Amino acid sequence: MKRVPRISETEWEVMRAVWAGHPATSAEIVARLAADDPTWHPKTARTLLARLVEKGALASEADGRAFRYRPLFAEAECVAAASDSFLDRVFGGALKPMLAHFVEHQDLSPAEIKELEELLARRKRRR
Amino acid sequence: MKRVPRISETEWEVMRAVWAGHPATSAEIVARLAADDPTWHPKTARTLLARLVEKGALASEADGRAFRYRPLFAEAECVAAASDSFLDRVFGGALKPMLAHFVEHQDLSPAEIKELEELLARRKRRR
DNA sequence: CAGTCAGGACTACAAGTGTAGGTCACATGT
DNA sequence: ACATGTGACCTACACTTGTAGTCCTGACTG
Repeated sequence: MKRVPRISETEWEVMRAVWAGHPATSAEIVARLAADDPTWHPKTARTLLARLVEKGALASEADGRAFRYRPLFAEAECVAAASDSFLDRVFGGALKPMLAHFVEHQDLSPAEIKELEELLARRKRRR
Repeated sequence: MKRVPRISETEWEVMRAVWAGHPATSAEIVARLAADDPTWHPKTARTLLARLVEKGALASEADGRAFRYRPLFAEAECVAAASDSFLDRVFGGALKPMLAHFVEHQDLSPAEIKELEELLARRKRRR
């Protein structure tokens, strides 16, 4: 399995727009990005799409006048890679303090807490 | 409260070395970094220290021949800032999927699981 | 005192990032 | 067929990051 390329902050937004439904033309992707944040400039988005293709994160196939883009890595793979790097960088690799931080400092609804408890319980049973 | 400056990947290592005990001279910091990873070049470490001072992440006070460095932000503040940005970038701000990801994909000892369950329970009681 | 070494100040430099602008060709409306 | 607009392709450019090297000076060592 090829290594996930390094994806920068802004590129992540683009990747998420692609994962949201693919293959997608640049126009579609630009529209999704703008929907989320109107300050997105189409030129910027297209530049990033091109860079992501160069990096091997996306594939593009010509479709008449336009291109359609498709991710070359599943979101889950990229998430895992980014998570590892974050965990390492910020928490020195210590998982529990990290989870504790989020549980302590962010908002979780009671329903979400319940779900997490169930996840932990299942986790435990699985050894 | 001033905004936490943006701290890059490598700079995080330096910051953690400073948080590990301060004020600390550059020699001490260089030593801590090298202890963790012998490939650290002293020059590189000093450059990063200077950059962090420029960025306003560290303060330096002359102490005879050398400088002593001191963090201008608590580790917790920086951790919180980095965590927010990570959560946003990679999970689009969705906390629960993020926690679920880590619980699912990383190693947790039974003891750690227990601690997290307690945290969640306390969390719930606190409303 | 002369050589040596450590540390700060400045410099270097390529790759990666954020943020577009300009050009050119094809598709489309009139 | 002509004017327009849109997308691909190339170009730009300043800033950040990683990774040091050079130079100078004061301190320490014989």
